[in-house]
Amino acid sequence: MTKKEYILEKAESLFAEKGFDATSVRDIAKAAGINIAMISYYFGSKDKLMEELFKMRMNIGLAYVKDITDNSSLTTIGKIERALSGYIDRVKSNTKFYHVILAEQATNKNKSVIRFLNKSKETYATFFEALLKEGQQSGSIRAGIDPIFFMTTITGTIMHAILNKELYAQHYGLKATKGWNDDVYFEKVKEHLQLITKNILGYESES
Amino acid sequence: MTKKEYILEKAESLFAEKGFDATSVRDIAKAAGINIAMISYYFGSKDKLMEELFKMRMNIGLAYVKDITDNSSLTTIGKIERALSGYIDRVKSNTKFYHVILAEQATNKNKSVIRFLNKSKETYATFFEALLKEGQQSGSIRAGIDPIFFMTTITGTIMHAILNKELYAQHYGLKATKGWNDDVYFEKVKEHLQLITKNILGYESES
Amino acid sequence: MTKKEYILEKAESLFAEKGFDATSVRDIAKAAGINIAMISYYFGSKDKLMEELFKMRMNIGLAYVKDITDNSSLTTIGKIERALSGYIDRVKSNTKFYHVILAEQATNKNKSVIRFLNKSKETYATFFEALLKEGQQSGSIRAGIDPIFFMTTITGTIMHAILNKELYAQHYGLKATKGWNDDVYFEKVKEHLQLITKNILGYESES
Amino acid sequence: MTKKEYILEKAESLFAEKGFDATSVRDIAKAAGINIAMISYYFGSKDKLMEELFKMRMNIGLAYVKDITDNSSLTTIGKIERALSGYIDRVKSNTKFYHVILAEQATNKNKSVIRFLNKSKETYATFFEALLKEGQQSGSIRAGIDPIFFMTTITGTIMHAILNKELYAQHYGLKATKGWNDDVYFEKVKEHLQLITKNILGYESES
DNA sequence: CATGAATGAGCGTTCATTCAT
DNA sequence: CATGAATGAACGCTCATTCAT
Repeated sequence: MTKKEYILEKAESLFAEKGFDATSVRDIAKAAGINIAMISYYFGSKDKLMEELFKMRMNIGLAYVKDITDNSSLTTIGKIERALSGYIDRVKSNTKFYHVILAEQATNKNKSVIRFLNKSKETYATFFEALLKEGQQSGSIRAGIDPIFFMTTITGTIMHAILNKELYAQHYGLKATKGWNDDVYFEKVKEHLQLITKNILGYESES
Repeated sequence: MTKKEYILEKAESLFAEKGFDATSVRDIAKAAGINIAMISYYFGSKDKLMEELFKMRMNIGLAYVKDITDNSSLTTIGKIERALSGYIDRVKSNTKFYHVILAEQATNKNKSVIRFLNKSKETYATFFEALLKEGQQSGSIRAGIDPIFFMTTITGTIMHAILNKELYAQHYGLKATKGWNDDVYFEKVKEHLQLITKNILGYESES
Repeated sequence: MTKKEYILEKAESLFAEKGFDATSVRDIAKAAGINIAMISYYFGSKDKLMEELFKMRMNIGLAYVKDITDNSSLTTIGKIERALSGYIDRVKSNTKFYHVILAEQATNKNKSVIRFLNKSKETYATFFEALLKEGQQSGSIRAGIDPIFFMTTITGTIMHAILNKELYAQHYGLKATKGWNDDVYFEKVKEHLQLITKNILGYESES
Repeated sequence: MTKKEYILEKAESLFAEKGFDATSVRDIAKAAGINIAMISYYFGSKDKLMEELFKMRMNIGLAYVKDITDNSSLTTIGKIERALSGYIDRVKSNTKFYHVILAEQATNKNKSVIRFLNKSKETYATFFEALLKEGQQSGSIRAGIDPIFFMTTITGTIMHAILNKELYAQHYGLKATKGWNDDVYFEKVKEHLQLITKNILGYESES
């Protein structure tokens, strides 16, 4: 891992914990064990650091859906299931970053990041639109589902699953339970997501 | 409308646009056409202003679900449909505030607000849990759906519908279309939500 | 007691506790149970309030020394002893105010108060100068003591006795002792002052 | 002199002139010719700046009395005279700081400073107590003088000599006199102090 | 007389960024 | 590459005072 990546990871943690505005470059510098001036040196500005963080993390997701699109051996449903499963896996291993994404969208401040995010969203929208059209034409999934809204439900569920993690554990009294951790939680989220996807799109799982 | 409410509305707009941290009390004072000192005078502090905003807006939603719970003339499905419909209506007429809620959860900073929000969430969780159990026992809805995850999907869909409003219009080329506005959009969101709810819970609508 | 005097007393307490600058007119208004605007109404300004407080309290001391000067039945030493005894008694019953005097001299801010204080000091200086000259000429007290420095020692001792009250109790372990209070302390201060006065001026007490 | 010391000296002057509260960090920054942010940079806060000023100046005095205590070649009276002479010399060359000390005690606000001051006072109290006991046992000084009150008189005289400097010059018409300055004044204060000490403690000077 | 609302200036502090070394 | 010093702007907040009622 390069020094830049190391700084980005430390910044990511702080952004997830306290939000972008509430995280000072001093905080980041201290967390990364470097001098404040180096942030400007490496990234130019705090905003640009955020942009680099986004580009680093989001490209993984974009590459993932491209792989699925290019994979001709999968059925439509197989593609959908793989996309969702991969999405959750990325959220599970990068929860902090997805927290930051959510905050960035909600606070709507760094224009460059917002632009990048919207472009990514459009890629996902096109991806889901193609898949749903494909499935609906072949009759493997139910008609009448808007792909953008479908995506909204999927993304919204996953993002809010991050926000409701504490609520879930609290409500079911799992906090002190042995073996309870984020991985277990996100496995449950994945099951829920697969269940509602089947119900919404009206198919039976292949796996 | 009292002056306090007026200030709260102006603050709400700014929080929705730029986020809490990025909105200065000077911004709020300027937007409301008052002296900065009046913010402290009326609310005590910027944080307390946010708390008042939350209490003002959220109590409406909490009262709404209480009314549904107390209404014995409704079936389980009727209750669920009314809850969702009311939820969307509130989001439609207070989009800015729900934007702020999302940002607050994501940035996780004002502890008093977070505490209030968690308490509200728990109320909603209990509400949905009771409804789903009732429906599952009477056989009117499908078994196997976790109430918290169901709520997560509903809330996540609505919240992300706010974030994806531009994407939707952009993707379908509706931005310049005559008659396209937020009300139309949220009507479509409502339809989507009713559709997926039926599919997820496995019932046919009564209406 | 008039309302103005009541306000002055409350202000005096606060000034003694926290200092003039650190006491806000809001504090004073709250302590006196009146509206903030009334401070301006009654006194014109915070500074003028302070001036009125000074005039009210200091005139008592100035009248006291005038009485002594005018009293032809007292010997020089009798006059000195009466002046010191009266001084301590006033400090004992108005400790808070003398604390304020000290702070005002030390911080040196309110020019009007400083001017008034200097005028008062000059009165005391003239008083002591006359007494010492009288005593030195009649041979009842030792020569070679500068009256201003004598006054400095007397005033300095009393003022610092206020500041060292806690130290005294702490050092001798009197804090928890039953019967220990400010009156007892100032009686001891008075004894000390009478003792050093005799030693400094070289006379034997008449009483 | 380091930059920190330079800032401390400028701050000291302002504190002496106007008091701590009435001196803004902007005042200090302007006086020292630096940006206001540098105050926080160097000291952390305005309060901490004051604490550093106290530690810098007071340690000199504490070291001085320790030297005297450790010096076995001096008689009791020699120690007392040296202590007083050193005290005045320090006040003479650091009048501003002693002005600040007085104001701090009188306004009683910066708790950290007050704590430090009380600790110092206790050290001086113990020092004088030991000296007086030593002298009273050997018979070189008169019995019946309370060490804390003795210290109160010494300190009070010196401190009030600072406050009465103008009065003295004014009263004796020395202001315009050639050769009149603070050094001359404090020499007179020293003589007065030596005189009253001899009278109070009942000894004849050795020098 | 008395109130609550309002004002404008100033407070101590922290920010992202830049400069000189 | 890296540092610590420095900058100017902005932050949330509180101040003494005044105004309209």
